Amino acid sequence: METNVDNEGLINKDFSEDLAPFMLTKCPVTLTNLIIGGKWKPVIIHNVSRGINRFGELQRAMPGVSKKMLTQELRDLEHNGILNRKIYAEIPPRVEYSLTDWGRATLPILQSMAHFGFAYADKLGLKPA
Amino acid sequence: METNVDNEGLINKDFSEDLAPFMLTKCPVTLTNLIIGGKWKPVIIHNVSRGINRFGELQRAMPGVSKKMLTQELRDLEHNGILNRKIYAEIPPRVEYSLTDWGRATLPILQSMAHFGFAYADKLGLKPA
DNA sequence: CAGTATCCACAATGATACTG
DNA sequence: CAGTATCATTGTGGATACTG
Repeated sequence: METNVDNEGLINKDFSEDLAPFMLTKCPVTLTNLIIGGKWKPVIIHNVSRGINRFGELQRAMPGVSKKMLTQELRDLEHNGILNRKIYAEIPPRVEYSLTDWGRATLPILQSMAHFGFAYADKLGLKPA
Repeated sequence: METNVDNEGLINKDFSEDLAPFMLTKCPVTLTNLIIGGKWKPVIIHNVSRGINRFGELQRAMPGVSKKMLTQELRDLEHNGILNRKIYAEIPPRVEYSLTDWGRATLPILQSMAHFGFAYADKLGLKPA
């Protein structure tokens, strides 16, 4: 609320609270978890990387997510420099999300997660998509 | 729960509830997230892979974690076939955790997370461990 | 040492209604 | 279309005390 130092327009969030777990441990894995962890963030990134980049599309592509959660997670990713948000001044309004360079830098993580998930689903006798 | 033999890789939990988000989406990334996601699981795996494999050691290596959370996360990982738990019938009691084959299969994910975390910490002007 | 058990504060999330 | 705002509910996690 009070102190908002916008240095470069890229990351303008106050991290002193958000990044507390990382500050405590200095563990890079913990930091990554804070940025792209959680229930929906990896799936959002995965979908945006596949070209599913509009709010409604994402919501349909992610069964179970609520508008509120989707909005919130999209904002987090945007504020942390993972996603771009482009607003087209049209009617009806159109918004498109895309990966930033840092967003693309997370894709190897997503890929190894997908690789493991496929194998693990198979182990469980389940069929992934 | 008596002195049960190590049943490596055996999954004896009822997943119908736990895996609901995956059942809904069939997304392998979501599945991986359910197995090794969350605040502490990646760090536990990372530490165990480095030889930090006893309860007390892990607790000291993970500032901020409570006994309750550590126990809970260790149990999840064990039940999902990521960790082995070996109990030595000694006094004082000794328990050692180790990675299963499936646990080792998650290490590429952890590595790419660490790689990203290092770079991202640098971007933030912070020093990782 | 390596946990369990219980209680509870508060954060996280869902449902619903409304808006530019 | 792409969100906000608000309230209700659920869940996560911390503190504390106890145990084989």
